[in-house]
Amino acid sequence: MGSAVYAMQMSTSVQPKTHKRRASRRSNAAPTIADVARAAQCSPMTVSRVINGEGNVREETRIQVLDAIEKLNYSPNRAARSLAGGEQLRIGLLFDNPSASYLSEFLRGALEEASKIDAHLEVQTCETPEAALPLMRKLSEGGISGFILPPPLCDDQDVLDLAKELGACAIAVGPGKAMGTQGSVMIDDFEAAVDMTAHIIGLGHTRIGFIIGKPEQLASERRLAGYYAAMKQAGLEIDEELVVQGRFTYRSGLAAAEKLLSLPERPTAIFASNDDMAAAVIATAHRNHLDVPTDITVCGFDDTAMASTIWPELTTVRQPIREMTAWAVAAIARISRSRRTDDKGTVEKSIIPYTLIRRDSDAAPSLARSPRTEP
Amino acid sequence: MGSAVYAMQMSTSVQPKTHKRRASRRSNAAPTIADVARAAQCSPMTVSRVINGEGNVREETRIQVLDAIEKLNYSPNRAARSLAGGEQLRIGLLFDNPSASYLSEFLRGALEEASKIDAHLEVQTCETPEAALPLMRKLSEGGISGFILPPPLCDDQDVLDLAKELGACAIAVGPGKAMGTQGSVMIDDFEAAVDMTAHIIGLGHTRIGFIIGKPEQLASERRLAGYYAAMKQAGLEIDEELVVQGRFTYRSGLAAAEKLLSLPERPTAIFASNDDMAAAVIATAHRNHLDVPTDITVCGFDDTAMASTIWPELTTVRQPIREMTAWAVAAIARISRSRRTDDKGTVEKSIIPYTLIRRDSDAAPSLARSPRTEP
DNA sequence: GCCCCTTATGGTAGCGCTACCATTATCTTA
DNA sequence: TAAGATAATGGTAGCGCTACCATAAGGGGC
Repeated sequence: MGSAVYAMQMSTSVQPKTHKRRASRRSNAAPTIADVARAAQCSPMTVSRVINGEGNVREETRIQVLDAIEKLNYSPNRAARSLAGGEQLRIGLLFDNPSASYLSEFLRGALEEASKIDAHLEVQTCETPEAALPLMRKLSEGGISGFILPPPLCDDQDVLDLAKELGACAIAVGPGKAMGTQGSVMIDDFEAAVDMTAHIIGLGHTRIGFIIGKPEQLASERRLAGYYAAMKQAGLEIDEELVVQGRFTYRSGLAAAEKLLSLPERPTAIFASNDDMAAAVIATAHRNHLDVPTDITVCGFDDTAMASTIWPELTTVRQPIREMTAWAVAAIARISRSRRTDDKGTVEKSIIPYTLIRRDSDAAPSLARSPRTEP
Repeated sequence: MGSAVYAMQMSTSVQPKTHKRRASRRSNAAPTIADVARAAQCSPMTVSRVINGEGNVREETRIQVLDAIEKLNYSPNRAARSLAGGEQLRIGLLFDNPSASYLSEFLRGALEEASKIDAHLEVQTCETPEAALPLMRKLSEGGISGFILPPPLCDDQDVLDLAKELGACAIAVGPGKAMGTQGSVMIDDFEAAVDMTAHIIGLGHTRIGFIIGKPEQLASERRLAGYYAAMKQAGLEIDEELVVQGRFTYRSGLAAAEKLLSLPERPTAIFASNDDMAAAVIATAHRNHLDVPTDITVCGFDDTAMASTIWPELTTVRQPIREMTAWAVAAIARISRSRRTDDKGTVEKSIIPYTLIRRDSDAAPSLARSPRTEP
């Protein structure tokens, strides 16, 4: 550009009346993007591009930058990033009175991921889905990029509608009845229930009791359907007496177990839709002088801490809640980033694999105790 | 490069030498400190002073500023704050395999407070205190202002020494044996145990069993001491058979309960040092055909989710874990702020009040000692 | 050859706040 | 009363990064 301009600038840069030069305010000498740029012999801008995975960078340059980053052990300053980026990623975590073991996993997953991508987590408990609405409004005042909704909130249409109205995206953790989330992470509850039921059948059981979860939650239906499907596939007749309603709580499991165990021809195995209810089944069995698993097999679902706390430890289906929440946080980040550029309503979905965890609460039916039944 | 090009540009835009004026990058029109300053008719600097509670601001001015903040519904931009402040508050949360119910409360407390003061939480699990050391080193690479240490980490001198070496402060959540933390939050475990024991005595029990917690943790000692003190104060003889060792786990509670319940003259009440062990006592009692609380009173400690999950619900001591962790986060913030200015090694301590929660697992001893058998 | 278009890169101006100094009014104290 | 100390406030330059534009360097298509 014009040399004249430069000359002028130079003359003013003698600082006739401005403040005296100050020392840099940087206290800890953490490398900045400029240091990397110098090392990689390019501009800070190019470094920024590499870091953010943008296109339009020559492969050669990219590698140089990555090398420099490695060498300097550089990590970008989160504060500067979100300040310059103009947008702060705030994520609302809402939950409706879940079990402690669920919650701790849920929070850990969110926390780990949020820490990585520098998102702010706003945690809110609400007793009912209706109570969630004002909380969401309040959170939204400060600007919220998205909400993470575990069941039963993701089964509630009003909650989702409000999220949309507030311009936030909603990610369901677990299956949801309500339509219109911008994404969801879940395991295949149906297949998992099929597998577990098949496992129990494989042990030789034929009278298998089932305790259904909370009726409002879609996961309950799916798990039940899995049980039915596996029974049918094994050619076993389904005795409706053996299928009882629960509500995912320990208390409800107690009642359901009482019902199943007092049946004239009681089941030799019980598959509960979650671990809390399975624990309740074991407690009830013990109170009725039944040994687990000798007299009765008990299996759970979720693999919460409960499953490995109680004795005997539960055979259950592991649902990787931590990974699921982490994924949800990442999804919100992706979505709100993409929103800034293109406005297409992408929907992110992920089915995370589950695992069948075999522990000590299952066994083949004992010949002596078990009422013999038709093959 | 050419002046030609520039000349052209000059003709198209009024700006002679600089780039053309850009639109502000601010997307959401959240009020900034400058807006507040304008409204309060002072400089942004003064507003900053008011916000940060610094001195040297006239009361009159302060009020004007606060009014303006209120009117504009201003809230400071966290990113800008930590960028300009030069220091990022990073807090390491370490825990050693705690129960899920403890953890969820622990995390919630930390999360809520951290969100308020814009601290970054780094969560790490470690199986043993020794395993914590490398994790701490690693966390420290990115710069850590402080660590929050629940038991048993706060009982480990090596952990504390390392924290000091890394230039981070350490806050114990719960009593710790190791010396040298920069602060601690806890309840008065001794007094709480005294109260609970006195409560049980007040119901009419005289043979009261006690299950000790993990021996390495100071809380265990304190609770035991409380039990002894209350027994002594009531003039009750302490039968050493009635005091058995546990390790805070459900499993250890099972063994301890078995021991206590198979005593020739078994206790009419058992006070376990935490809820998990108390739950194990109840399970064992049930397996031995004893009703709770009719045949035996069982009390716990901590009031974790377990306490109100099981049946009957536990009478226990509520330890407000959430508040405690929140306090710890705030303490780290205070300390590292004060460190920047004066370097005095302030130690922050807080004793948070506990509550005795009476639920359904306690009752007066039944008059006939053992014979009551159920059908 | 010219023009345009794409791709790779650089320069600069903020993002909103606070540290640091400068400045002015308000007292003290020699 | 002048000189200094103190209190209250203002101005400015970053903090480290990214958005936005500008520029330069390579292709085709006419």
